[in-house]
Amino acid sequence: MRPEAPEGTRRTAQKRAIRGALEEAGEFVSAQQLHQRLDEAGVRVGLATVYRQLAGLAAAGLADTISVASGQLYRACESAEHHHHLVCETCGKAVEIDPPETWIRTAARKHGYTVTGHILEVFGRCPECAAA
Amino acid sequence: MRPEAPEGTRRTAQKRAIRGALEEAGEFVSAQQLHQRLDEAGVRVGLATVYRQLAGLAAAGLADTISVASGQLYRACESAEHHHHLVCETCGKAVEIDPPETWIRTAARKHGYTVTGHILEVFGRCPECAAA
DNA sequence: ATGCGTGCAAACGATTTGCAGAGAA
DNA sequence: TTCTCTGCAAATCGTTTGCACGCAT
Repeated sequence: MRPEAPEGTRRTAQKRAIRGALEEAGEFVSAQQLHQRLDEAGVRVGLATVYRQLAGLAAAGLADTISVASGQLYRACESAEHHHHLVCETCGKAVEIDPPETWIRTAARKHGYTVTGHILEVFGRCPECAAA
Repeated sequence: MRPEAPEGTRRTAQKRAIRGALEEAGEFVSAQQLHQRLDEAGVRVGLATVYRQLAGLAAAGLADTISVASGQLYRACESAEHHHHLVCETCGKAVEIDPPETWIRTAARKHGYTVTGHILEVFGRCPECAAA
């Protein structure tokens, strides 16, 4: 027997709502924040369902996820991979930068690791602050 | 009333033990792992104390901290230099990897930024855990 | 009709906090 | 002595899970 995992097949209003809300959010949001937004939008879904769907989307590669001290955050993964920022230590301004995906994958493969995530923060000084 | 925060001043065996264990660990460890290691080493300290000290070290900039799905991890912040790891999220094993210095500098220059520092950690699953 | 997906609430595990006692200053 | 730090246990908080029912198929 091969249970095979056809998993999420049924179309339900909740699934659409959750996925829609996640995409609409655009940025990283927690399961609870998403649940709250849905609630405010008049969509009544169980918090557990939000967690389950979010976990499913992440597992299916449809959502990116990162961990912060307060919990786990999710973001629709339709667009590019998750990005990082180059933060100015003086004025706080940050610009988006692309992660060295290739480099990361290469380094991981060299050690036989499967990459599941990474954190990257670069600090420095922006042009304006450097000039001042 | 101004409680003012004179903060940690007293020297206690626990503080030394915790900080020592953290430095000895070298890599990222959770409060619980650290507590367990101390216990195995015969050092009896309360778990709450470990959490409090770790939080204090992080706040004081003496420790780096990152968040993963299973919780928060700490690492002595002495080195902080060109020394990054590829961490297995399952067994915690980590291998050292070289940072994409060139990439970082290039990305920063593209935006006119002057780099002063960076943090990079890659998470994944090691060969053994991936096989299991 | 046949389950998968959901909602609710209890269960969980990590981290925090209240309080009284121990030890550093 | 004084007051910070520690220990223990209860309290939080985010997240997961057991169950029974409703709805998509």
